[in-house]
Amino acid sequence: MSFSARILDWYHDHKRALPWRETKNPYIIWLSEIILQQTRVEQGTPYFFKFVEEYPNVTKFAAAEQESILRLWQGLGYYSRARNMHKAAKQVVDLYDGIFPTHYKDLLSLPGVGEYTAAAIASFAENHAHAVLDGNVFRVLSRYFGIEEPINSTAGKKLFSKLADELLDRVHPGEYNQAMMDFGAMQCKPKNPDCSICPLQVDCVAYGKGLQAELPKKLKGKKSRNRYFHYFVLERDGEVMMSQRPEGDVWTNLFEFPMLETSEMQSHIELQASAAFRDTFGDAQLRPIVGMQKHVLSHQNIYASFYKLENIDTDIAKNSNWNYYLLENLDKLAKHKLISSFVERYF
DNA sequence: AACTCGGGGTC
DNA sequence: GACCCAGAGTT
Repeated sequence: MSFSARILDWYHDHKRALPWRETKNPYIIWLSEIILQQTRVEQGTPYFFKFVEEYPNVTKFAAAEQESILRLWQGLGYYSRARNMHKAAKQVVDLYDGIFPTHYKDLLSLPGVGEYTAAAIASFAENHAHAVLDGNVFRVLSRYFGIEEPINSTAGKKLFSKLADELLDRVHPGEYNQAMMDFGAMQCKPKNPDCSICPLQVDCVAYGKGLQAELPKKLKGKKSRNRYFHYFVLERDGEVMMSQRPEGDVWTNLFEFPMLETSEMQSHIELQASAAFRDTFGDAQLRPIVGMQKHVLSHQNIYASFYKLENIDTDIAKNSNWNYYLLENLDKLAKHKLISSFVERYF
């Protein structure tokens, strides 16, 4: 039996019932694919339902305020996905008359749609013959063929891409693509794959050599850097000061409290005496309310402290992009995890 | 080719 | 603590 026949056979018995598999609507498939980028199915599923309900078609998505989209995206991470989705939706309305494209090249031209997502939408919606290449497929191919070339090297990407295309079932591309991903997610798992009951066992190079734990190979990235964020809670009769993150850094456009960043750890005494603090807040009094907590991101460790600020100059907001918001309206603002969990606990 | 962009789960 | 997740965009 051929490779693809075995994969499809396995899929027939083990297929996951996922909500976005019940449609051929490319817009709905697009929603699910963007949400699931670098995101587990269990984490993304509730967001998928929220987005389908709030934006049932691409026209409504395009007409939405970006603030609303970001707010609905809150907590999912990689927020550029949400901003790119808004751009892509507008592009579909403007360039494709609101008809969501299904051809690979058209899909690739949409912001936030790369090779994986374009292949997924094209094959799932209309059975176009493009092989998907995600973390699952990399792992399955690397182990089955015993490929030691790192999956994130340039040579590796080329090699695996060619291989994936050669193996693609040209008669059932959509189903085959789904099957490969389910197989990687459920059977050929990163840790402790179930090789004893694997239909590919006899021909799997990694199994034969006992290399399952070594493959796939991956080039290691840079280590995380440490950053120290100091958040200031400025409250006045039912309102609190909020600020928006700048572009070019983590959490672009999301709301948070006014803050100062230091490159080293600092006590609240040192902070209060620092030039940076006095430049902005003058003689205001700093009172710690939540001690330093570590927030881990992909490429940085953020150590965040929260302080209450008292006796501040009433004109402090004049020269900045800060604004007071009613506490009851905080829920409407898109906030990153550090701030949303603080707001839940504190207010 | 290297870096950056989140948050959460698993081992 | 290290690695991974239905990756993509920028430099």
